Amino acid sequence: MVRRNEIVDLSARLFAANGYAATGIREIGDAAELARGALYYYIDSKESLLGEIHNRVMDPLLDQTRNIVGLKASATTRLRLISEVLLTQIIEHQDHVWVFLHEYRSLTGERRTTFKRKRDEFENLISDVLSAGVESHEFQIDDLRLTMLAFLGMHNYTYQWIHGASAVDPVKLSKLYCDIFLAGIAAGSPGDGV
Amino acid sequence: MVRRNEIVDLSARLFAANGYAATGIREIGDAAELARGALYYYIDSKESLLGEIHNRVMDPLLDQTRNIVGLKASATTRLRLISEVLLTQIIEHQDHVWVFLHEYRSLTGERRTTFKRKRDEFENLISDVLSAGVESHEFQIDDLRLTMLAFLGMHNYTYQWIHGASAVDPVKLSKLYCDIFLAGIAAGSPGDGV
DNA sequence: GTCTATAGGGTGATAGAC
DNA sequence: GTCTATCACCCTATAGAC
Repeated sequence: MVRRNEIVDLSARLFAANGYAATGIREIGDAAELARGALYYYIDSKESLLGEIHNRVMDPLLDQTRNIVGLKASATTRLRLISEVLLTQIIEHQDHVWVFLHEYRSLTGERRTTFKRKRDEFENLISDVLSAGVESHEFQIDDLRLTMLAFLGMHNYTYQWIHGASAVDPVKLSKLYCDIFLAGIAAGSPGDGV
Repeated sequence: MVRRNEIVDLSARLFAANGYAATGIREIGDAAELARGALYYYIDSKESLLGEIHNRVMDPLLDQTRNIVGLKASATTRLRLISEVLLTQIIEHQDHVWVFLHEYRSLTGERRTTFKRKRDEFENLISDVLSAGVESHEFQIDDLRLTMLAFLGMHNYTYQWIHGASAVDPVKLSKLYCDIFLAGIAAGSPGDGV
């Protein structure tokens, strides 16, 4: 079972480096120092590896985010915490995150619907915090969904340029993103049409 | 030559829908109603199609952006114009943009270096406008590169969710993004450490 | 310009020996 | 648990007939 996890991690590295479709089961076997027959003792299929990589990032991210949203704190504070948690995952698990943000369309059937459900829940949690901030007059937001996507885009796109970049501190980057975003949606800011 | 362009466009659609590596030359032939032999009368290789898709988006984008940066206008205005031009490309040429933002790592050799050079130039043009805004005291920016990437990420990530979404107006979306971003980097905003 | 046939080499997955 | 051999199929690209 430990061996299986090693194989999932090394697959994430290969998929992130060369793409899911372009990576052969033979390369995974080579990296694991296992012939193909032996490899299939540990895995069910190539796609099952893809599914496990997704879960390995998405499940802890959802857990942490649910906890943060449930906190008795201002919307501003909770949004900053979500930002830190998300960026920490993106930066510290670059390979897994690359795969889950880049290759999710290669999932099929039940694995695909499960993953879509989790992503939707994550987006809804962010929208909930933005909504709460409007209620409490912390934020002024015209279009909730597009604003949520602007927040998510600024964060998620990080996976594209962080690869191979020299060390970036997730807390510092989170502060930079949130300082921009929170000033941009602050009640009384120039964007509110007053 | 017209036929060739049709094949490039239909390839963009297939690559965006199913991924570059997962799309076979046979599927492209089927979509063009051409046997594989005849298809190769029009194209040099599968990768040449990928290269042409990239150029079809990147070249006009760079042209327009160079022109905007050269305008005698405030940094704020020029940044809003770049945002509109970029989002118009992303929304009106969804398939081509998907391919160029998602599959550029499948380019090899000279095609790859050429494309990287163009992307770098585009990023530098944005950084130039941000710099100009700092000079003119329109903007307050700590880390120029990370701030440029925050801007780019918010915009580029749009390609991920725009696919299949109902019609979105690029001008409206640009205003939403820029209202947030410009308030976030405005001189005298909460993020500047005053 | 378009076709069929084929080269030369991959693919994911399984069977069965050890 | 690990191996080799193999199945059935797919791939990009080219040759040469029409």
